[in-house]
Amino acid sequence: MPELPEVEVVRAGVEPAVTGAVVAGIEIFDERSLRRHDATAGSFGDLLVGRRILGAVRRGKFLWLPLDSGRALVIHLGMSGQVLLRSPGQTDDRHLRIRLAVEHTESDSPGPRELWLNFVDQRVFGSMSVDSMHPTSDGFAAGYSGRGEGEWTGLLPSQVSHIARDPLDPAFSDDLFRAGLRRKKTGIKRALLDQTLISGIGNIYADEALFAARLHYEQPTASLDGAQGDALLLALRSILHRALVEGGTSFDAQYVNVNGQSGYFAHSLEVYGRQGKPCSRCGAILVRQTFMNRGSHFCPACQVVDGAPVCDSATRFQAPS
DNA sequence: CGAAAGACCTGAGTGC
DNA sequence: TGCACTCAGGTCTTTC
Repeated sequence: MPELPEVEVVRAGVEPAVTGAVVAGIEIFDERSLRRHDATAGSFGDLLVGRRILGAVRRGKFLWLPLDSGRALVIHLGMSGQVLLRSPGQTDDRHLRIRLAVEHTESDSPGPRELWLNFVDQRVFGSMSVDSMHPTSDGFAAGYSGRGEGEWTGLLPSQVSHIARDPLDPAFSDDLFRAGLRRKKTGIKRALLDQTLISGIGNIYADEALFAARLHYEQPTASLDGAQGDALLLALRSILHRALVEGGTSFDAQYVNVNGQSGYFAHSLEVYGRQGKPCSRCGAILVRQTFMNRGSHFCPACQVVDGAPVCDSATRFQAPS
């Protein structure tokens, strides 16, 4: 599932291929992928065709391509979205929902003059849209944009405005995050998945970071002390960074980079998908519980609340598979 | 108002 | 072989 590292791999792949190019045409194969497009200002195609792409920016799991019109093409991969760079005329990918034909008109462009940017999405949880841009409230860059520069770096698409900064963002405020945790009345994992508090983290990296920080997913956020908060942030940054270096986590063909290649971080997972196997730290058998309509994976011996294991009843655990 | 639950999706896997 | 059912989870919407 694309979380921050996977989306960043896509951003880094798209940026050099499309920066400076003009959108020459679009094809929409499935209108559901435009669910997040607000057509008040114009149709998706009308707002896109003829516009020049200025860069590629990411905040959390949201990706956007700023346009010379002052708007941006916003891309969210959802559960199964992919952005694939193809040569014009190439056979359609399965689950192709939207295609952009882009053309480099600059004389000094190093890559191919024309290419297709295919938005492929099996489960249709992802989307593309053209959105208006607004200055960030803190005045810092809106997200990570590689070496991009221009006024657009300080502008945020309106549908991303409620998304918090991610922990790899230099403008991420540790203090703001800790204050947010103290204010909340919920468990730590639910808070990590709340993109308005901290962005970029999904089910896999939430489980991995909580394991690294030795925290149980149901520990109340308000009860975390300073050391636990620090350990959690350290774990989050370390895991996200390592996953990024390894090209993200792939279990199947549902996540690939812009060239269709898989990442390698799945080999480095300590708890996610490892229920029934021994904990690498203490040897206890790892457990999977259903939580928030998804799986929570953890070590019942070393991920505890306030020094005491939460595994009060063995019947709460699913049998190892 | 915040927290939690439900809706949206499709293909792989399972049981009969 | 085929059919019904379950599971995977990010985000938006609805409900409490």
